[in-house]
Amino acid sequence: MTVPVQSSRRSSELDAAAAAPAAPEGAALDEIGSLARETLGERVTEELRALLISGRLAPGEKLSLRRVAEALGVSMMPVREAVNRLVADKALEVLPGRAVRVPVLTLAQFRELTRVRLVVEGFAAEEATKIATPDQIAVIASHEDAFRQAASADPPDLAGAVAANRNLHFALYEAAGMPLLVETIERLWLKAGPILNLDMRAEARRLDRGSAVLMHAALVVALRERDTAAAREALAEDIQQAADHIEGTGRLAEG
Amino acid sequence: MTVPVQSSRRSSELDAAAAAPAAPEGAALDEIGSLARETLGERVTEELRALLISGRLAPGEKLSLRRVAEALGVSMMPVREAVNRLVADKALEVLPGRAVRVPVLTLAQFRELTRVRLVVEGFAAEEATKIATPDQIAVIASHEDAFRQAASADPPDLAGAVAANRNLHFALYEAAGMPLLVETIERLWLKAGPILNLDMRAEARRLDRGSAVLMHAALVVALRERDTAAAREALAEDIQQAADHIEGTGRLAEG
DNA sequence: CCAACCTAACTGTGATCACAGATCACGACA
DNA sequence: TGTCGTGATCTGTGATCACAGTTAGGTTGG
Repeated sequence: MTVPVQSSRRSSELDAAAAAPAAPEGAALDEIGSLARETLGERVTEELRALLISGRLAPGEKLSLRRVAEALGVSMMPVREAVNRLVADKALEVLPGRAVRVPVLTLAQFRELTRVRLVVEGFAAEEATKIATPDQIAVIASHEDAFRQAASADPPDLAGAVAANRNLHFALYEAAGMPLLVETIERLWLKAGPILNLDMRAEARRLDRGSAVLMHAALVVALRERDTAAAREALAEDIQQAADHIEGTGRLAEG
Repeated sequence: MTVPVQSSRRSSELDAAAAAPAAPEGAALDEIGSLARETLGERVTEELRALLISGRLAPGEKLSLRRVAEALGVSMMPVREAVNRLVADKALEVLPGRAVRVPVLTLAQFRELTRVRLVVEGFAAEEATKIATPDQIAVIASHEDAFRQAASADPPDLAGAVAANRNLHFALYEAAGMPLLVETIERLWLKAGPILNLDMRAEARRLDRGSAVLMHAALVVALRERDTAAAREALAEDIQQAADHIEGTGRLAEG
């Protein structure tokens, strides 16, 4: 949320994609599906989701509809819509007194979240291992490479590692060919993102030790060998080790 | 959505609970968490969720913000908020042209939904079997009883069966002691409810044949014996048989 | 010097209005 | 009779305003 304040409406980066919907006339106009179908509220939602997943919004951080609206150069209305959606997903919470903030998970909640992730993401990993195409595996491997480089750079490219990690995981999940499953996982990441990635952003050490790098490498190998059990195991280790690390930092709220 | 139209705002059943928030003064006021903390938008959301899960809103049915607002006796605003939340959950969809409707699942989507349900709800059943208290098991058994009676009545109490079925399942899932998991399952039901329960409402035959009754009974037995594998199996059969039946009706959209 | 109060500036919620786009029915033209 | 145009009426979206509640800061009284 570092976008500079702008007094007039409709001015910031949100306008970038606002150009020409355009009406094709020549041939094959059955193909064009929706095209212009994206409201301001949806764009704000995406913006906030990205902020949450990448951990640029810290747990406990408070949001103001008016301030976010100002920062994004839109009116309060679309922000309100976006925040409401995220509150419905419990990715944000409104506490009595009407302040909106990023939830601070208790230890119990974080452990439950981790368990659910192990089940759901583990299943996705198995399915992906069964049916991923070589192309998809190559893409996953490229993300793995990007993550490793970002993690081992000096100094480590923390933001890059966070992004590569996200790309790697979701490329895997999408390879399972189950959109609803991916959607479910995204909602889980929305809740885990603030703690997990805030930490990854802050602490270079975890990256250096390289447990995540090892797990990712094992995952790619398992994919290539179509070893579903090994893939699930590697992913589970990745999730569990990150969770253990977070618990160790003691940044979680009391139960 | 059969509530009669009323011209003035704030009039229908939503006002029932609108009375006295009241300020307790005597003792122990730390316990009361929220209490008054419920906005109109949330109440409308709950209303629509119930309508969806119980199948009283059919797939393909179109909703109008203004009409729903009128029917519920509130302004368009809270309805808008509720619909937006449900659209974000993909429990409703806005199609190009800005009409809001209950999604019509394709066969592929329905199959994926069923697979995800088997994984997630199966996990919940296992966990519940491990740690459910005797009281919780008794409550589940009572719902099972209610379902059986509703299903075997003459004529069958279809609405009662739908409600008892829902109560039974969620009493089970809540016994797992994982709120986030329950929330995830609720979202899945939001999508499955319209087809599953519209059908259960319409067709008495499935109830009579009693496969659901058998599976529910097996589930209760497994719970009492702490047989996690059997509980998962019974639940999986219940889900799968219902899904097979739905596929047989051919009410799903083409792939 | 500390505590309590009180005010001023915020918070989200809800209502109302304006608007662009889509739909549907009716009527005119071919 | 079939087809295209056209306009009234619907749709959701976004902005603006009013409001009740909370919070924080500063001031006043002890």
